[in-house]
Amino acid sequence: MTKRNLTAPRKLVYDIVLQADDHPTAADIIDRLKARGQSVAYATVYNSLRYLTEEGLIHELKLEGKTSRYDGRGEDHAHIVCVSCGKVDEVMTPPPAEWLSKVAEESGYLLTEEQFIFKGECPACRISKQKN
Amino acid sequence: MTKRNLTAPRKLVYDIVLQADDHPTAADIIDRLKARGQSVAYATVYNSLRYLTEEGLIHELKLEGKTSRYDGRGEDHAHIVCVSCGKVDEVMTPPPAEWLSKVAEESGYLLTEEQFIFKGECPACRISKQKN
DNA sequence: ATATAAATTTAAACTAAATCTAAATTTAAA
DNA sequence: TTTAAATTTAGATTTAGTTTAAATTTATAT
Repeated sequence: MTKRNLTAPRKLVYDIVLQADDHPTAADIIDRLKARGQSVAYATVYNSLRYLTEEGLIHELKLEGKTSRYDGRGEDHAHIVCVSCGKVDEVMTPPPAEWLSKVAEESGYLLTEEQFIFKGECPACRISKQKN
Repeated sequence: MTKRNLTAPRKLVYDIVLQADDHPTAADIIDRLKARGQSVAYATVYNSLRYLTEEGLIHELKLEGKTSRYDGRGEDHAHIVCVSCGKVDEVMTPPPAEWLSKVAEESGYLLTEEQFIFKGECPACRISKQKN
């Protein structure tokens, strides 16, 4: 039968995402693998990212631009993007459970995942804008 | 000087998005314009969608796949995507204001926009899965 | 009204991200 | 150990969206 597995190349990709303190794109991951002297084919990186996302080991983020970013942080959490400098921060305050259950009830869906993206101006950009 | 404007082609694109009861992609919009016999260049549709999004007249949704979808509904609202059939529904129960202000406080950001995407299994898919 | 300068539209070329293909390799488990 | 399925690979291909440069339209100052 054979089972889908966390194979060696997938593990290499997973490690890069886990160790990143940003939200790397596929291209970023390829660069970082190369910098470590680890050889993983282009298509395999994409395959691995899809696998890891489907397994729930990492999360795919669709923020600005057309390229997906990836997040290896364990706890589910929201993100906040600065519309001015593009910085992405984690949001650790979780959404009220009561809202989630209300949404589940309203929609009739069995909820499996949430992706919350806030946009706004980060503290640094707010300050630098005041100066101008 | 000249001002950015809701020009004729932009209005045509806007009308398509406003009248859609789904969440059309750029390609969908081009098809619907063509079906109406309205000629708008490919690049102009993209230009128009960017313009309309920046003006806040419509909203860009990044759901499954690599193509953006657009939503012309006036009130800001969350979306819920069925992971099984791909259907996209509107979520009308708004997030508690208290959560939003807590996020603003935590992050120090000046919030301008929120994009909330729920994923799960829609009622129809839940039922059809029970049968199997 | 008219001239002028800036913005917008257009068609076509181009770019970049991601997927597909088919052959080679690895892996699981019979 | 064999066999079938899964995975990897390199390269070709697809696709969404952007860029380019010329033509057109538009806003507004005269």
